[in-house]
Amino acid sequence: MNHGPMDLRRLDGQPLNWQSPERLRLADELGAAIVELSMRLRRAILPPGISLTQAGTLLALRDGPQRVTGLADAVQVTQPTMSALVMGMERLGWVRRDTDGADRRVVAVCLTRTGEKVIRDLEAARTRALLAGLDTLPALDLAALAAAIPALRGITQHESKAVAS
Amino acid sequence: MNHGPMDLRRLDGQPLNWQSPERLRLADELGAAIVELSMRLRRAILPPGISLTQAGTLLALRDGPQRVTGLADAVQVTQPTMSALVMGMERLGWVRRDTDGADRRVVAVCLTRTGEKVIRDLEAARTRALLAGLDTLPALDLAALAAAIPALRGITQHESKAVAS
DNA sequence: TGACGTACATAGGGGGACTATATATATTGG
DNA sequence: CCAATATATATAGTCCCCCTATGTACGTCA
Repeated sequence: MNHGPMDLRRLDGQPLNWQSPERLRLADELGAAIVELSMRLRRAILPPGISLTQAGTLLALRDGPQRVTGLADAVQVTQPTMSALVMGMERLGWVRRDTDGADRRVVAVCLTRTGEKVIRDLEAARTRALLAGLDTLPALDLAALAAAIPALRGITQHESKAVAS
Repeated sequence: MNHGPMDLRRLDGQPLNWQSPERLRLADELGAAIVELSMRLRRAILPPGISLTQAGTLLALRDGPQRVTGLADAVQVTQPTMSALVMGMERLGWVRRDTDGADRRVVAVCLTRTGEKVIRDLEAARTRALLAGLDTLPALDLAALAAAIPALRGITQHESKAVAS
């Protein structure tokens, strides 16, 4: 339960020795696998005409309206990039730009029905592409993947906290 | 998001149906996790000044020289894109363009020492970024990730076969 | 009220990726 | 053997994404 950065000290009480050598090797192999997956699945996952950043922005809007700067942080692009992106997606009819009543500088970006449908298509394509990839895997591998999902989510949660702080 | 029903205990020699419901759910959640990972780690993993396509091309060259068309297929870009990419990387000193003796149309793209160093830096940055992400995970999650690595590789292997055939 | 800070937009430029097409080199049928 | 075709790569032209630097409108505070 230590939160120190890059702390490689001993994990007391654990039956496995997950310190530097194994940890390093895990990071190495996992990194290779994730990069390979990203590169190979990028085109299969994204429907034509939707960029990765557009997809990320739409997904960031699922939980409710966001201002432009917040979206830029969430998707990890600069604010001008997000401004242009939002304007483009407004032109496509995927989002609406409402003005906040209290502060007239901010624009509240929110999904339209069309945008929600784009998200559904996006997720459907993603699932379809991955189902094809899972097709040849034995049940043991599928179980291993299922068991690893919380850990995979945990990696990104740490990342978002690190970026936010 | 608990995935209790997908755990390992049901799989000893059982014809557990990894058919529609569980399979679909696995693809869905795994897809979400992978997309999230891709988006969040893209900037952390790639050293500044190296694009994802450049990285993929370098990695594809690790196993030996390749012709331009082969690289384009491996990295999943068009041939003109790969031509420009290779010329750019030649200008950077990362690759060399040798002419095949037998067929003077083809160029054999191969890594230079500099290119090999770029790959090492790339992998080091990747591992470093991931190590930071693994930092807060409990040993159980680390074990789950380690166990899932062959399966993760299996997904992409299927993809590459599907593309090739 | 005027100076400063914040939220977003605009301007300009570089790079990546595509389609269509050109060029140079094999390969093949008559 | 030569013209037609096929193959490997390069060039041209365009669009989108993303960046930095800067501008504009609005809020905040002394």
